[in-house]
Amino acid sequence: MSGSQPGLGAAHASSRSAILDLIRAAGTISRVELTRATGLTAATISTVVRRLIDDGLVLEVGRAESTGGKPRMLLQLDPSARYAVGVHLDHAGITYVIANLGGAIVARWRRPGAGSDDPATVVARIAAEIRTTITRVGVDPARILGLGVVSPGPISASTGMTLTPPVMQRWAEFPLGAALEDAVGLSVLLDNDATAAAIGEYWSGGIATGSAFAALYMGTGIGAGIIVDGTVYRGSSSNAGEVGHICVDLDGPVCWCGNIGCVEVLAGPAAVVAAARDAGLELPGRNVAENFGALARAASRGEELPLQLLERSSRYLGVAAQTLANVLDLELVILTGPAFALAGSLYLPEIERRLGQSFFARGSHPVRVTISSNAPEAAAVGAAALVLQSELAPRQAGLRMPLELPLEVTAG
Amino acid sequence: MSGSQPGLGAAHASSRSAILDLIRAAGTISRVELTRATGLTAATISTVVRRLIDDGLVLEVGRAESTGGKPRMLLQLDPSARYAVGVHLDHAGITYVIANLGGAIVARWRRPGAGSDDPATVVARIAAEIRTTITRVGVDPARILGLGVVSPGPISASTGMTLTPPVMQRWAEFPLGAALEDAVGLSVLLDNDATAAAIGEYWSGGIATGSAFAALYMGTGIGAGIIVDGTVYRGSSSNAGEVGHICVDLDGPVCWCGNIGCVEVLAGPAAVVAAARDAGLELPGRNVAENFGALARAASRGEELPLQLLERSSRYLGVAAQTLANVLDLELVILTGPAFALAGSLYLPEIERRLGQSFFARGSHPVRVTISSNAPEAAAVGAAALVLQSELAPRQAGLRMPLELPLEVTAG
DNA sequence: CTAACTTTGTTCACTTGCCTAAGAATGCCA
DNA sequence: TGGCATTCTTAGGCAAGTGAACAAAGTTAG
Repeated sequence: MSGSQPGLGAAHASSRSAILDLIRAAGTISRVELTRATGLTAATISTVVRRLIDDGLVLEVGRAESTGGKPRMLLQLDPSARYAVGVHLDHAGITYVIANLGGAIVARWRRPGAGSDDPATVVARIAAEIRTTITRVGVDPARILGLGVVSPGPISASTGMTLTPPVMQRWAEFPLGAALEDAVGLSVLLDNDATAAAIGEYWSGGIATGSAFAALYMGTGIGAGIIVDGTVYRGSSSNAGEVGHICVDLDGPVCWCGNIGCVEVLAGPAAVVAAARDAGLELPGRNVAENFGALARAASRGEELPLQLLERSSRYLGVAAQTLANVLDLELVILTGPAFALAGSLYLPEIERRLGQSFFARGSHPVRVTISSNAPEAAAVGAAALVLQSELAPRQAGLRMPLELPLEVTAG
Repeated sequence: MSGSQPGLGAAHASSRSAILDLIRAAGTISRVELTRATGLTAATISTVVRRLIDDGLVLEVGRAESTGGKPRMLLQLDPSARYAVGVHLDHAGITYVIANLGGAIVARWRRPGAGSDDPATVVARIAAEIRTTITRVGVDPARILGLGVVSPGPISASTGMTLTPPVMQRWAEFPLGAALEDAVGLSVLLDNDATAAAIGEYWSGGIATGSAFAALYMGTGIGAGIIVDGTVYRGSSSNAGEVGHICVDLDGPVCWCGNIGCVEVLAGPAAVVAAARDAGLELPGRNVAENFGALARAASRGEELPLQLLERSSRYLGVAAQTLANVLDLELVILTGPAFALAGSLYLPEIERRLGQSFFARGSHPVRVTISSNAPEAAAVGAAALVLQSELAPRQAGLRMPLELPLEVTAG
């Protein structure tokens, strides 16, 4: 809420974005269906779609079967019309992705993390990586919309981002966005991993435009990206969805955040690994992720102790997911991120069970739970989707609308 | 998500609503400030404000001090331009309110609750109450915008409302809205008490348009009304903010909702009263509310056991508030509803403490906590505000916008 | 006191997004 | 082959918002 806001008036081109988004969500769709979905007239749809086709974003692909008259022309996004680069920055590793308009991954690679290197050095490395791969893959640079960069933890709008306290402290005040824009020559968007993962799912998962869902992301920390009606829910300081630090046990251990009984300190990967160590298990991995993976494999094989530990963790995550669903009235929760990539199938049943018991699951609608199809690089894919979305839905952040209408009862 | 949606295109008159809402939030404001806040041009503001003045909704009240040129004309809502009736329907009692555009209460009264009476009888009683009071107070019926009706628990869009399972079961399938519209002759809006209380605070509390806040409502149950950017957050089935049934103790008692360790069963008024009884305390009241009030007074006097019980309850509610703030990234939590009206000051310190420790309280922004100034009839006032708001911001529910832009980094 | 300047607010012609209405295109079926 | 249904396009009009010029009402400098 800083300074003068773009506000209303900038709300134009919104139907173009809405239509593009519907085409994305549907995969292939006809003009008639677009009129029904948007509420716009056939005439408007016609002209807007014409412009989209002229701009090369949309293709006419064949015709549907006739329903008694002229058959509908089917529309689709042209996947190779635009591209975006996504980068997931973590101290464990940097994941790169180049994605096209269809949400498909054109290139994907991984390099060692930032570690203790100087931020400027890392930025130069990232820029070189991206440039060489773009030429190698043969993507027309003019069609690349931008670069999305994603990292764990809360972000600060001013400086760029504040990473989680324990690690990468020196990045806190580094102007990452501006530096990368200079180095790579692309416009840069910054966001946190959970939000990006949610957009990634929204983008490539064919999720309907009107739904409310969350991506529960477990990686270094535990967070949630929340998308409502096709819009990211950000809250008052862009830090919504901080699931890792909700309290699920008033008598629990102290978390590094200062509170007691946080989900993260009770059930996060680091906590699970630490508990295994305390119980006397030998863990050979060099970091938490590796050890967590080893525990997940051991649990899958049926080993007693790992199984117990992961079951305990999944109970807490079930509570967190249920809390999220209760507060936000979600209809879908997607498990994603590196930790769920390793152990998602162990967590799924318990989380599913709890959400099935949820207050409204019986009354109004069920809460579905799924595991992301690309959980390991969900954040990087989401970073790219972030950029794609910002092109398809170029909407000012400050645009605000007045209060929504409550349930209206129309008199007989 | 049913059928064809109103969709885009119906987005007109939105700037009129936005401007009206800004005038409401500011109390008094000039045209120049409106241009800055909305992003619209001075020309647009001029014409829209002219229409608002012609319609009698806005008044020009004096001029501001000159800043070197022509002094600004100050604008204000005309409080007596419009009125709305609010009704809070609970089995304990029915609270009525007539409020004006300024959010001020013109009339307020209370009658015995629905009890076990026939719904049709109750509707007739309500209609008679409202009609006689309108004439008694002398409000011009033509200036009454409508009737807001509010009750605890989740609502079903189809039939009207579903009240909480334990009581008033026979109301579940009664078409309350339609019946009231016929009987009273006003258009009727239905919603739940927590949401209404939140709008009430938003309306009369002078809360800024851009903020994210929640009204934590403790009455029969525990719920939260969530308002983001001046819009009610409703979720996918209008049941968002169900705080009462989030789990805060995995080893806790079973709740009537089927889950374990819900806030409501651990810390709700009924739970506090039951615990007091179990501990051997004599409680003379006829219902939970009276006994809870007695306990609150005893605790204020410093009696040991009541104090302990309420402190225990406030710890759980602190967790709930913190969870809400973490998930939604709130900047303000308002305690309201009958229970907080009785014991708010006993709850405030602990809730404040917890939110002060919250993850982002230190990093980005504090989370403020206040007690509603009119907690006892917050729901009824909110019911009226609901109607006022629906006039000031006549926005279609189905209007949906594509994804919001993430943090953009502008190069050099 | 007058002239120049600043800031506020209004008027008017123009653009743009969307709508209504009419018509063109393209298939099915008698 | 000629209706008929359905899809899509084109043409004219309305309304919201903009930009630019202008009018109004104050302050400040001479």
